Amino acid sequence: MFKGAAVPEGSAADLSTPARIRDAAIVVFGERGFGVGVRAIAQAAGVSPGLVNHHFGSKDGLRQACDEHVRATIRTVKAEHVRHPTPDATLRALTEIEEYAPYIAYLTQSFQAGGTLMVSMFEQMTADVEAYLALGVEAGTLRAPTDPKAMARFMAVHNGGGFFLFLQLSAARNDGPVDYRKALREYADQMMAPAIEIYTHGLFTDSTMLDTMLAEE
Amino acid sequence: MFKGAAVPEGSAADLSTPARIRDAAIVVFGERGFGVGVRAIAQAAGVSPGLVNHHFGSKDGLRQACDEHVRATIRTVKAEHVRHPTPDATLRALTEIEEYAPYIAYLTQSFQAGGTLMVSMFEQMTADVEAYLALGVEAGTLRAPTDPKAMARFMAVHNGGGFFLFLQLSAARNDGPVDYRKALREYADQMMAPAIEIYTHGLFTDSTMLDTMLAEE
DNA sequence: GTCTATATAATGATAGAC
DNA sequence: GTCTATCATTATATAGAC
Repeated sequence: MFKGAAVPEGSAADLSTPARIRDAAIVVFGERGFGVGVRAIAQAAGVSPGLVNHHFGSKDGLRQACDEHVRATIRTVKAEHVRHPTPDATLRALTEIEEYAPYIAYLTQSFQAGGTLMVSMFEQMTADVEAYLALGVEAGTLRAPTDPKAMARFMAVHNGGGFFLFLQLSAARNDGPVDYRKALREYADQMMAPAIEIYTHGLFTDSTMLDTMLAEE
Repeated sequence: MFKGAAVPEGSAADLSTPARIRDAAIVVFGERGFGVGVRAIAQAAGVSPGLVNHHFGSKDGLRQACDEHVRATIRTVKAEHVRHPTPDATLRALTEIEEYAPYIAYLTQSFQAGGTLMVSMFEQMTADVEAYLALGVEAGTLRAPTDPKAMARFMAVHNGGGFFLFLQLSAARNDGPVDYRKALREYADQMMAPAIEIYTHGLFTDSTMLDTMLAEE
């Protein structure tokens, strides 16, 4: 029924050849970046290099198919695993579920390379944060931001950018493929405490900065 | 003869050929990423492709020379233009001074590609934030963080990652080279207000999250 | 559908003339 | 120092056999 959202792991035999190639491409692109050759992808998929272009037309067509599939997978993960909106709920769900590790790797590469997937992911994150803020304000746990949309953009940019920078730093320090679940755990260990501190009390001792800013409007 | 990419002012006449090649490489790498060929750099420098490798040994040697020069430039900018430590003072100085625009572009590419320059830049940013926090606490304008080093890391990761993600989003939306001073202005326009709000009041209405966290220790 | 073989282009690097 | 010419490699993409 929902074959389109099937997971790659363990179902190599079940999928059509184009789908197997696409899934292999997501893994290889995620591990080695988009500069990797078609040959490496063909080898990972267990097919000949010519067959890749036969099914996807070109390397760019293959990448678009990968982008689209990752997008669809994220939608599925979000729908099935994210009950309460949190700024990073979708990302955490993706990272914590082992089978989705290739998608996090692919996403990280997409953020590094730039492109439409990065932009649409960011817009989705912004929308998620906005929903999270609205619910929190309604529930009384969050202070109402002066400009909810601007606050959502700020949080999406800084949390998203911070998370991916953290992953890049992890990748740069240990050479070799990144263990994303381990990296997420480290991110939580190191960043959660300062984040809660900031989001509870702020950092300034008084409100002169804020007052000045509001007075200028 | 070759007007493909502008080289920093005055360097064409004054500098030695290796320095001119290196400066051209910083511009071209910054505009088009590290996947660009040696030929494009040679053309931008107005020399033959063979001469590039004659002076730098290899493309990787050239990139290392660029990395080192950007590192040195950042040190200079910091020493000459940054009086008061701010989390983003060095970055702002680099961005605001027109002739340093290629360095911001190169840095952005380095952050995307990952590598030693990204790591050392991040470590410098972390140290800067830590100094900023210490001075602010001493002056009474900043609340003392529970763990100053952890707070500095958090702020460096999120401000740095957020800034570079913002630049990447700008680059992804308008195709073509990014106007970094314009992007910095947009970043300030969109992000300063929410940042001040967060850093003044936080976002949570009470301190249960923080209390829970502190109680767990 | 799938493969092997190949066309075409671009790459990093080098050799040798001047 | 600097250039031209060329090497060997690799890339994407395609053609044709099965």
